[in-house]
Amino acid sequence: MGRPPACDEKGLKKGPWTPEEDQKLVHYIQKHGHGSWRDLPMLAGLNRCGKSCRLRWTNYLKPDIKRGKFSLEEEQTILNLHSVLGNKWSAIASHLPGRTDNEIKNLWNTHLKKKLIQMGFDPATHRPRTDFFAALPHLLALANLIGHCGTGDSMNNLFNLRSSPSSSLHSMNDLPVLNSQSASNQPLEMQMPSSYEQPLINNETSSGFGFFCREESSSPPFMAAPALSSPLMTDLSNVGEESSTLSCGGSTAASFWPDFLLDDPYMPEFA
DNA sequence: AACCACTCCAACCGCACACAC
DNA sequence: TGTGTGTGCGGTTGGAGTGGT
Repeated sequence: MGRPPACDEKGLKKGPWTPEEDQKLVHYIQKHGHGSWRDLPMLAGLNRCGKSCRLRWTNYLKPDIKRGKFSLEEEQTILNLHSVLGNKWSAIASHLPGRTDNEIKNLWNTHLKKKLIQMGFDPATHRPRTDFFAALPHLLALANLIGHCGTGDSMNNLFNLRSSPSSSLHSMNDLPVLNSQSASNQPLEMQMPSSYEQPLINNETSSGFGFFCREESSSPPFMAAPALSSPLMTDLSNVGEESSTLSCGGSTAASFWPDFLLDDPYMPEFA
């Protein structure tokens, strides 16, 4: 015989908490500790089930809870941890002081997941999705990026995409390479790997899926991609800062961020 | 001003696990 | 070992808020 659900008792209040209820709960816990959550509502004079009280306390009323917008660093931590831990929200929350698993879960479901999907990443695996249509946003962002390199029509540039003969990615150099327009006004040439399989260099870091923009010359490639295009990177804030100082074809790095990211309130601001 | 679509997040639900007996 | 209980966790929902038309 199974245990009846904790909150199915008749007459117990559900829904939003009133300030009076909050006050009762906080006052009781500060004085006695929560003890048995099942007994707490009666002892505290609340017409709620214990589960509801626990949730209210752990997600909202606990004094050490940090409210407000997530910082970029916190987002990066979440992305990094999620790539390793998956949907283990409580485990992720344990690395973010003052943040609750519920809050992190909400951020993920309403924001970070969509962002990864928009960029052509599978939010479950943090790897680029392999089907063409899933990668289309990524390609469009890339086309937009080309446009900022001084070529003009982004869509025309998209048709310059071609598949590399190489079968898979093996290193940073195998990532999509964008050869920016040279000083001699040669047309852009972009090489895309035939496979979007993202290599994991080790358990903690990845080459990511950043775009690299380089001159036709032998100068080394430099990062021109949005930080979040490489969710497994361990320190995305540094990438962002580095990018903000770079330029390609006369554009500042800020202009390389796809529009849907620039519109995003969570994106860092460029001076 | 009214309506609609969409986003965000607090709260709920059900399952799983640990533990006591 | 089986059962009941308490708690934690992850998925989902519903309503308030917001922006667009």
